[in-house]
Amino acid sequence: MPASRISSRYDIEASVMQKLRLVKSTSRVELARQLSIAPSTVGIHVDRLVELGFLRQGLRKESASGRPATLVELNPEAGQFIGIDLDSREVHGVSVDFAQRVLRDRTVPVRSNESASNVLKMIESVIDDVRDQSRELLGIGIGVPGTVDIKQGIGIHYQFIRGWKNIPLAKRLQDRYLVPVHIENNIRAMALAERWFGQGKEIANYICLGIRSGIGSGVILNGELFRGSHHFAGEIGSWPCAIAGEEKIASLERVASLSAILHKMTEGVRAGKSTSLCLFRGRVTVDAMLEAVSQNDKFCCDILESAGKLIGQVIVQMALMLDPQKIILAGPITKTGDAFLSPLRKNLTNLLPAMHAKEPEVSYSELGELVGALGAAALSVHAWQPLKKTE
Amino acid sequence: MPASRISSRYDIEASVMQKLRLVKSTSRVELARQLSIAPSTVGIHVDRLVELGFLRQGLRKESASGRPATLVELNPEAGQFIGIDLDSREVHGVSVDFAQRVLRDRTVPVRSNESASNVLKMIESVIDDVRDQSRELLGIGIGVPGTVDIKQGIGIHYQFIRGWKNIPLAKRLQDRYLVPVHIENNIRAMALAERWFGQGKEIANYICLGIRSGIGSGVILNGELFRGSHHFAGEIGSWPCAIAGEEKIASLERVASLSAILHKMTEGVRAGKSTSLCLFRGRVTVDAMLEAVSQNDKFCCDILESAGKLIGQVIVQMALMLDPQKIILAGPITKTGDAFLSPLRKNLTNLLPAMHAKEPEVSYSELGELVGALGAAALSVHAWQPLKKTE
DNA sequence: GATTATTATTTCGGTATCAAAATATGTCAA
DNA sequence: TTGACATATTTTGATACCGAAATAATAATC
Repeated sequence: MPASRISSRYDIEASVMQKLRLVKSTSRVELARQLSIAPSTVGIHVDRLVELGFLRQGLRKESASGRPATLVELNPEAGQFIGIDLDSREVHGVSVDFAQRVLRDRTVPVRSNESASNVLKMIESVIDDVRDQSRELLGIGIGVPGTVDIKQGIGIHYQFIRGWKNIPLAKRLQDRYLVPVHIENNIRAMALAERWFGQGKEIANYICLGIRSGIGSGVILNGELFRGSHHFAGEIGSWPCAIAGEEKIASLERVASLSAILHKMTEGVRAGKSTSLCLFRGRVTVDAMLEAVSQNDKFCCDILESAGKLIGQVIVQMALMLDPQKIILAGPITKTGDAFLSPLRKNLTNLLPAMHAKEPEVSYSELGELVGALGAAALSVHAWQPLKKTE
Repeated sequence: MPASRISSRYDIEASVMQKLRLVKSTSRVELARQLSIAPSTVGIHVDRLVELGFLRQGLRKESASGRPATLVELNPEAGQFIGIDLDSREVHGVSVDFAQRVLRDRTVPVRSNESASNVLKMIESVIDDVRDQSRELLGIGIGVPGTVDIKQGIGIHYQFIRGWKNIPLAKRLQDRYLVPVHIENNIRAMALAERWFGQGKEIANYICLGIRSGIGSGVILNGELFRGSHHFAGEIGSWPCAIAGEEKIASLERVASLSAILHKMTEGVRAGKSTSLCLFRGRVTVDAMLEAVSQNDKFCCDILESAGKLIGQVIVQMALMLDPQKIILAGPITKTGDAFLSPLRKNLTNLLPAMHAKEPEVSYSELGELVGALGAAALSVHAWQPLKKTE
């Protein structure tokens, strides 16, 4: 009786590629074990993929005994992918080779109140910049803020870019570069980046929580990005928060997003609170905040503490709902270190009953500013198939 | 080139059975379409299952044109399954035939402060009662309150039954009845019941919210029960709720569970509030509450309204997180009708921003008191395989 | 009543995968 | 040096599933 089969030939080859992206290099037998496929079958496909140039055979692995394994790995030269991360303030771009190592990256600031059509041109210019002409371009992925229609490849709406409404992003870039273009909400792209390169590598269930101008999250369940029934899963910006002692129910974004925090600090400075914070063009900037935090400024740390506590509470709620192993925080606020993280963790431990939940690990993303762009690139890598037969 | 294969032979037969449980009866061709399998393949397996006695061929379907389909359906006589729903107050049991129609059911009250070992004996007695001696017993499913270890088949802990700690439920029943025994948390069992018999039949993502002594939920994502990393997903009883205007953060269960509501009513009556509610043995009972609601008692309705509003807010949070199509409410509180449901829905609409979410439908479960037991039975049906080859 | 159209089911040859056996390639110990 | 062992890979034969063609069973049409 045969064991369970994964799927058709092309799915097997896709899963071989996928596994190799995670583990760098292995033997055929090990692949067979990991994918629950017969070694003979793996052999057939690996041979074919080597012949097509997508894989290459490495050195033999030294082993204690027995015939040494022939290691196979991705062939970096097989092509490149490009990922773009779009934001109201910056466009990040990266190109990665076929083994998903970064080739080039570029970041371009977006002027405030820039129009959608100019932003589009900037995206194209960033793509042209990071593209490596010596390698074949295989795909482009774009992480877009706000709501998106991933099937149609349309940016539906984003309030912080003027005129960003129903932008047929995928079609436009597809026509220009003649390769598959995939788009996704940018927080979800970050969650995917963690899956491929970061802390989500070995974890089946986690939530990537992005705190920037707004607040959003990417939810990975059973190792897959979960999008929900209408692609709204994880859009927690308007999460209702009853603040203890206050009458009205506020939305999470209005209380704990980066902009809300900076706004509160700005108001405090203007009201003459005792603080080392200073204004730049009438506002507290991220850098000013970080500077004040590094000096242990009490006013500043208090605000971060209350935001951290609130996020901690929200994480408790998420944890009760989904029982994830980990929560990964992303965004500039991660640079504030413990000023934000320790009150968050403290409140998490406080509110989560040990009897009905296991406390998820909470950590900052370590992928840096390129998270989103890397995730977008991963998106197109993920979608790429070894061979689409033209029939 | 072959299209995608689902899996091994036994998986195909299992999925044929599964489909037939949902659609009652269809043709081979229709099965092939629904399961994305070649008609020839379906034929082979259906023939085999008919031969084994698990399926039977029904009448021919009248059709507008073409050869009429030969309908196949489950053979109800092929065996029976038993489901038990356990609670601090009652033990429900049902037996269902192979087509999952109820054969018999029985409900036995549990005395308060009953010991775990007596409850176990009651379970066995209920099983003996509902069992149909003329059919082969194929499996038993148990819905257990509190935390469970579904792999080991152990009831880990439940506070409302004395001594309910690390009960090796599955092993004990397996030894006695010599059939596979599966256990699951009882709210999850309800969610499965909705999937099989109720409003979750055609819906991929929904949450079944059980409001009884405590509050828990069963989460169905992509058509499958989601359990989380440590089997705690959906255990939302201790969901932190900041009540607007109050200083302390309370747990959901302490504010909006059935026991919390009855407790609040009892206190009101004792404090001499103007109400038609009456005490029974010093407490407001469920029946007393229902009676008062039917008379539109203001004090009573106000309490239900505030509980409903709070649950509404929690549903908003769930909806933002998971984007489900539906929320199904279960438990005695569903008998209060609009007194609970309309404030809930109103708050839901109020708090959920149209831009970032689609409002899930909210409804009461229609499966009655047997939900849990039916779900437990469904659990064992689900786990049952057409043929476990003895090799 | 015969023919055509239409849909369901079965037959049949091809192929992807499996399991098991055979082969390859190393280490280790005598 | 040689044989014993261990593990990786390939070969080989069996089989589950597919797709296409053949066959079956009905209604509609002439």
